[in-house]
Amino acid sequence: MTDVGRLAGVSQVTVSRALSSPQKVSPQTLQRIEDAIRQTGYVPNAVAGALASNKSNLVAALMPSVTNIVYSSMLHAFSDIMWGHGYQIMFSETGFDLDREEKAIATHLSRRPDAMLLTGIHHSPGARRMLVNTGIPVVEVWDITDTPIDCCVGFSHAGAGIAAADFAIGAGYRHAVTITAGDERARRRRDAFTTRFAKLSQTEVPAVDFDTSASLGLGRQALARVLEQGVSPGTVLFCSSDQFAQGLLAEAAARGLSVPRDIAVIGFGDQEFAAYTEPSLTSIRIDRQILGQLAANALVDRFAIGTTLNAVHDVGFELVRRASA
Amino acid sequence: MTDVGRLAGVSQVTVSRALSSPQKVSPQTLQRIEDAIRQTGYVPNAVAGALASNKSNLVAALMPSVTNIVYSSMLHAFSDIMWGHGYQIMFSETGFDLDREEKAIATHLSRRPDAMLLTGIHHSPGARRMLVNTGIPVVEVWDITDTPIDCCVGFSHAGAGIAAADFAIGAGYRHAVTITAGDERARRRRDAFTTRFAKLSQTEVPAVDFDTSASLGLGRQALARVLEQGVSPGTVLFCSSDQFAQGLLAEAAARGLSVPRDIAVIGFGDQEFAAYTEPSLTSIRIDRQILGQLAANALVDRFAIGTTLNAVHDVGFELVRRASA
DNA sequence: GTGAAAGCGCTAACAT
DNA sequence: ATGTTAGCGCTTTCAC
Repeated sequence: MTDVGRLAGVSQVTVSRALSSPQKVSPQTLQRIEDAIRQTGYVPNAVAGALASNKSNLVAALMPSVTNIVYSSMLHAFSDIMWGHGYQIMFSETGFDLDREEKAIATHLSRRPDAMLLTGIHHSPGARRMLVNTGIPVVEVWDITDTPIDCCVGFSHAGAGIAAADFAIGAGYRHAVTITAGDERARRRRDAFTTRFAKLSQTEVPAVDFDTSASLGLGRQALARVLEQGVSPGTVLFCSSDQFAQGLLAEAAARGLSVPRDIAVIGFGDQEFAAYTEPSLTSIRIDRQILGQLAANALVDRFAIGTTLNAVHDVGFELVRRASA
Repeated sequence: MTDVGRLAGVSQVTVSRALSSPQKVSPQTLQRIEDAIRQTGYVPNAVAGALASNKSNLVAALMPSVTNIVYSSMLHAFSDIMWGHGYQIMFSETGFDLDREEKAIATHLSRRPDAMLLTGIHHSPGARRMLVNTGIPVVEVWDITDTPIDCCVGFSHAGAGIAAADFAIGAGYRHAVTITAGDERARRRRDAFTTRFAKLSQTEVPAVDFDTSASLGLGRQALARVLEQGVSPGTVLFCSSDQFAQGLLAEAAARGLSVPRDIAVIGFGDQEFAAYTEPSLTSIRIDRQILGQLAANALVDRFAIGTTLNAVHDVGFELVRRASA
């Protein structure tokens, strides 16, 4: 920057101003500085800038997994808007593990991000403490609570489970089994579903639980397990993910079972393929695009006016009925 | 850090040392410093550290899209390894747009990353210049070239197109149509396929091209377009993505067409669902996990020994034959 | 094993 | 509209 200034015949500060607030520099000077920048191939050092101004224009985004479309589409929408406002994204995967999340938070905080996006509302005490101490804007997504660290944008997982149970009962199913991945939020949906369905149907609701992420292959295994235990005809399977549901459908087809006659299937996430499976998949839809955008906007508002209007934003969900249940 | 030092009765430098090279500090002092850190809730400032040491422990990763599993799984593998080596990831989406990529590169370079991952081997002249000027390690992934900026890990897209054509001819197909998304690498696969297939079959290979990303819905549209133009029985459709292929399959089922008898389908990417579609999908598989890992390792080697052994790493691909072709 | 001094490349505050 | 000065919180270098 000093070099650029020398070449343009001005001081280093003027170069700094030319870059950050060009209107404060006379047009001629600005021109000479721009030329000098081009000649020298000067690349600003945002690290020094961040240190001096105590503003990094960096936002940290933590999520369980990028390979899951459910999170990556949120990240996409979020980063798109943040980028538009001049922020860059540092990201880490936390894999449904609070300890890993705490470590990631600590590391990210050392970079002095201007804000942080966290997936979920449950965090280790240490994580919460660090976040509260630094006082940066934090948005928790994909869930809601009355006591967010700062603000949150999501939906009620218990609500989704209840909605699925009510739908299933309304559709005439009197038996159910849950298929659940190793994810705390999925378990909360399962529990709400099970409680509600059991109450309304007066039957037990067996559970098939995995302690890893959902996948097509596990979905196939799940059906095998369900059939081993024996199912009444007209049982509905409530899955914690469309991945499971797709696997279930594939396995049912392979075994010559008719869906939804022999077994009915409800997915979660309403992924693009849900409309195109055979039979098409009944699922719970969350607008991830909107969710990511609202999360970004919450932070941007927070930067601008110092506080968010609505600390808790429920984006809701929608049960999309198709052919599988 | 000064505060911590005061509390521990040592100078600020000693605290710095205790953090970066504990073995250079006496055990007692270390203990007192650790206590002081805990008491004060001190969080290191990596921004200042990066400025002073000219080492950011930050790696930039640019890719067209995170919502595409093909890229996100690479990112996952890459960031996993980099994180294990103490690096954090700054990421941006570039959306198959070289101008956007150039802007993103410039912005990222201002953060002084220690290395950069780029998707693809084609970049704007400006982007290339900046990268060469800074001289940081750069790994280009998902493609190969004899003239990488620094090093690259990928496979030959032309090779994949040729392999698909050879396979189709070998399987007895004498007519083909290509379905291609708005992606330069997809077009290169298409062109190689078309040239080879046309030569071997002595027929024309019509193209259905889109200028956006592949999706299931577009795949359905693609079949409609293909059928409008009229296809000979036993035509094989070479898709630039499994998404297209899945859409094609869905549309074929909806129209009562038999796959592969009426039309055959070859996908690209071998996504998890490829084995479970009806009929199961013949596709081209790339080991994205390995690809991401090799990219990370190339950078880590570069940090350690200053140069990579193999600047160009061809991870290859595998045509996985299933029922659709 | 520990400390003092210098400086990384910027921005902020104040002066002109 | 431009320059001067100070300093952000570390690491590096050199002393002791």
